[in-house]
Amino acid sequence: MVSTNDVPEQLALLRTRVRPTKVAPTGVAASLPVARVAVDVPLAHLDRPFDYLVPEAMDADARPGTRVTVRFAGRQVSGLVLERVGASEHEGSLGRLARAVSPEVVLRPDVARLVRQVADRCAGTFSDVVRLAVPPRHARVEGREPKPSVAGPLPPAQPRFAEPDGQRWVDALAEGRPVRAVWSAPATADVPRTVAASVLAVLRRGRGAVVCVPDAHDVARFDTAFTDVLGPGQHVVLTADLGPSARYAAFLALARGQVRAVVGTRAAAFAPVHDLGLVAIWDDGDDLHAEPRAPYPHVREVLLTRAADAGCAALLAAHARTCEAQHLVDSGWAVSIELDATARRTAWPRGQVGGSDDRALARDAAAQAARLPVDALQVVRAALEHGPVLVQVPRAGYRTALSCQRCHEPARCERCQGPLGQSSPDTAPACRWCGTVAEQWRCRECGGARLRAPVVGRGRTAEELGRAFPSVPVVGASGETRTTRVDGTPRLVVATPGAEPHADGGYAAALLMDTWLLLARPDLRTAEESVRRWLNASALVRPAGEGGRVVLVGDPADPAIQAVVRADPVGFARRELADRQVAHFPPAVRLASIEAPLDELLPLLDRPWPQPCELLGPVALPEQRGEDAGSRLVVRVPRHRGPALAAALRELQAGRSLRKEPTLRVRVDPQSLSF
DNA sequence: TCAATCCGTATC
DNA sequence: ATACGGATTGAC
Repeated sequence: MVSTNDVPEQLALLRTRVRPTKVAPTGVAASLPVARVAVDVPLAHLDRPFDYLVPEAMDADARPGTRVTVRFAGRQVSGLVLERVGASEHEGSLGRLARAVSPEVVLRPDVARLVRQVADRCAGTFSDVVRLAVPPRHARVEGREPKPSVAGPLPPAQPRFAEPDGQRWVDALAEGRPVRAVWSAPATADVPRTVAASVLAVLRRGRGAVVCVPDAHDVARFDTAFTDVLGPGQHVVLTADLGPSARYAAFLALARGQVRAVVGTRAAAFAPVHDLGLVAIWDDGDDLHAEPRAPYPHVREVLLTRAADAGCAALLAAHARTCEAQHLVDSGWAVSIELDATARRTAWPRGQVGGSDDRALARDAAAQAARLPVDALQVVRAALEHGPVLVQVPRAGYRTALSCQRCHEPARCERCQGPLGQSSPDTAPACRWCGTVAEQWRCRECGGARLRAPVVGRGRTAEELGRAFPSVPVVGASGETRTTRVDGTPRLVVATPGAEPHADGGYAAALLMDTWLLLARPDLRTAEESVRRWLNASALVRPAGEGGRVVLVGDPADPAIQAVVRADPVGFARRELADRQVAHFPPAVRLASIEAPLDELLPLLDRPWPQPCELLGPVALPEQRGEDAGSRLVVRVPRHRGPALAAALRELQAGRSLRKEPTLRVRVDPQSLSF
């Protein structure tokens, strides 16, 4: 009904009596006088185009894809022209466009289609999704003379993939075939340059490419590699943190067809690239790819939708492999590019599990100081002879709750019963909810007065390792204080997942601490996410042939830990996907989470959901800072019923919006689902 | 009898 | 949302 060029609608249009829409007082455009406009209103029941007459004076500017303002329900709202048609199907009289804001085409028809498809899939509205696709206008940038292009001729294609399957894939790209691949990149791969080589193959055929990476740090790496491989001026960078003017300039360069390739974060997934030939995503398991604003689309799903619609090539590259990526391989939609077990042993550092002999801990003073298993400590000690060592710890302050030294009961705030934590060694323990400092704490269970930290943040680990290795410099890196590179001299680099600096020549070893803490998170993706973080850290270490080692401190029998020791992301993804099939979780099924106060959820149990369907809950969500966080209802249907579920959810939201009830927080196949 | 107010409905 | 219309209510 809303898609811009579907055939039944065209026929319906022919059937409608084409009445020369009541001749307006002053002239309307002679040809295609009706503009179908997507108006910027957030109401779910108004999520469809509205028709307006195009005044003659706006005929040239108000083309499909341009910004306009219109009078809607009595007020001025901004909108985007979806298409121009000869006549309206609307029974009543039409209003006229109030203003053609700019002749710039900011919403190409293919992107408009994509926005609609994404909104449909996520049970959201066009106006919510189009905000992600079209950045705010910056008139100064629009008026500015475009920078003269510095782009030279494209260099010849470069072989890049080490894997034979990978080279076959990029050769097929170079022939212009819409091939799709999931690549499990080994530690030895130069990922940015390999992706750049794929983009080059596509650009050489005169087509465009969209590449999405999780964060600004990755954007910088890929940007450098793209300039190296493609030459200057062949691509733009597009991220939200460029600032309004630079972001709009990059967006316009693509929209005007001056540049055909883009690398960026979430903001780039909808980029207006002409003649799209390739979409690519790096590390699709990173939760930064999940949009935090309604309707919470995931970059991977946006790009896959785009690839299907454009009939173009697609690449999902990552060290680890998500269940969703493995599902694409199993269903035959994409080919897998991976190394066999023998090749992996040389392409990744050698992995082992530390901590198997805890009794040795008591005898080694240094190990005791660092609270580290002896075998792990020995690997670190030996590796420090040859270069820097990466120590990965769970996020600083992450779940750092204190407990009673004697009985291990979690320590609670005397005032509000919140968990006690300690952000640095010199600050007093305080409540994580209300901030009350615990001056004279006593355990409520056993009366003990001493606190222990079962979880150790980055700060404390750095301090303890410094004591264990007094002669070696210790540097820290976390999200806020980000070091991007360290040189190849021996040092300890303590970092949280995702914030690990790259080391020149690679780390001699990585020590992955407190693995049980990551694995203890009560979430759907706990194991997958743990493997992803550990493999990403391992990828920064020299391969086994150059002496690279990875030590995980944890349970050797855990499949997630084994997957990292064997550097086997594909085997792990297969196993995890099989588990999800058994447990009925995405991507084996389609699932929606609905969050609201309990009394809003209860009536939903009686709704006519698409069958077959399973309702889970509602269950109360864990309270946040002592406040009630409402409840959650989960609706689960077979995968092929996904569209019906999304349609039912949109209808639900439309009805609520019509009755002026608040919209529910609905997420389709949410990135994270705690239980 | 008229205005103030409430509710329902459409928004092109 | 916001604007409008029709029904409803209450005061003169």
